[in-house]
Amino acid sequence: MSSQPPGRGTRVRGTRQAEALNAVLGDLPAFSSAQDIHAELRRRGQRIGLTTVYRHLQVLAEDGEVDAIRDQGGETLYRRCETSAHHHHVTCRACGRSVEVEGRAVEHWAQRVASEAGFVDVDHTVEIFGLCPDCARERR
Amino acid sequence: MSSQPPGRGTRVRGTRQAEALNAVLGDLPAFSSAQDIHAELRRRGQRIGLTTVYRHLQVLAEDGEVDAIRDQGGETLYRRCETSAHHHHVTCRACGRSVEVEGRAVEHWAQRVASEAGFVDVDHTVEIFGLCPDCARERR
DNA sequence: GTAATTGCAAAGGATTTGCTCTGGT
DNA sequence: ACCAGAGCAAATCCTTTGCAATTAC
Repeated sequence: MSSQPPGRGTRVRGTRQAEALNAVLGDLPAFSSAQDIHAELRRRGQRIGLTTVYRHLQVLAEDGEVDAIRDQGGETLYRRCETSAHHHHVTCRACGRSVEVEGRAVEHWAQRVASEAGFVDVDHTVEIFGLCPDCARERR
Repeated sequence: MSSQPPGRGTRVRGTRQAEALNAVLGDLPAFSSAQDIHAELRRRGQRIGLTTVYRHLQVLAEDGEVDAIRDQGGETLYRRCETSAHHHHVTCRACGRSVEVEGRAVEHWAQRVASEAGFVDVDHTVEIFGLCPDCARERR
């Protein structure tokens, strides 16, 4: 038997690739696409396949260890977040940097309007985009 | 001179296809993909290419005449809405049917938290998903 | 007649899958 | 040795584009 019950957490065998991806995610302040992340890994001299990056990100997102959003072009962007609690983001449209915001208010609003319409099993997505202070400055 | 000033609206030359698409959009109560809409058009005996459907939907969405959202699979779904004013949707995850809801509250919230983070030129997306009464019943 | 519109076929681009190889334990 | 994980190449899927034929006005 193993030292860790296979319950729900121990899905990853500590491989070089997983660790490297983990490190990059820790460093990237902005929402980034799988391809960007892969490029960054290579830039750092890591040998890792794009497929592997996709597969890890998928699992991490499922487990809630990274957040995933879609940009307007349909690309999925990933980012490791500070809090594991439910939250939303204000993301810079130009550089991808994002700020986490808590939104009790929206959660309640969403739940309420959905219920009023007779919907159950309610879920929601809220994304806020804008120009961050730095990018706004550049544009002037 | 034409009966309509060409300002910004007169982009479409009344073609059979445009009219047919328009009719279908008027009938479809649910958010539907371009492909679904195309299928529906064919079902109605219309000869129309998928490309044309995509192109029209694109323009209509730009002009705000239809709303476009993305489902979890990355497909874009379209729907003609009752109100032209800014609003959000509670959409059934199972059948696509949706209810329009007004969300002064969220608009303000989004604007506020973004401003507090120093972001400008703020925009947001809010989508609520759930099971509509009918689909919820079926599942039991 | 002339320019906008159509639509097929092909291109694009992100993501996933098949299947074999590799490396950890 | 065994099995999860890696990764290349090929396959998918939605959507867009190139371009010649068609059609509205």
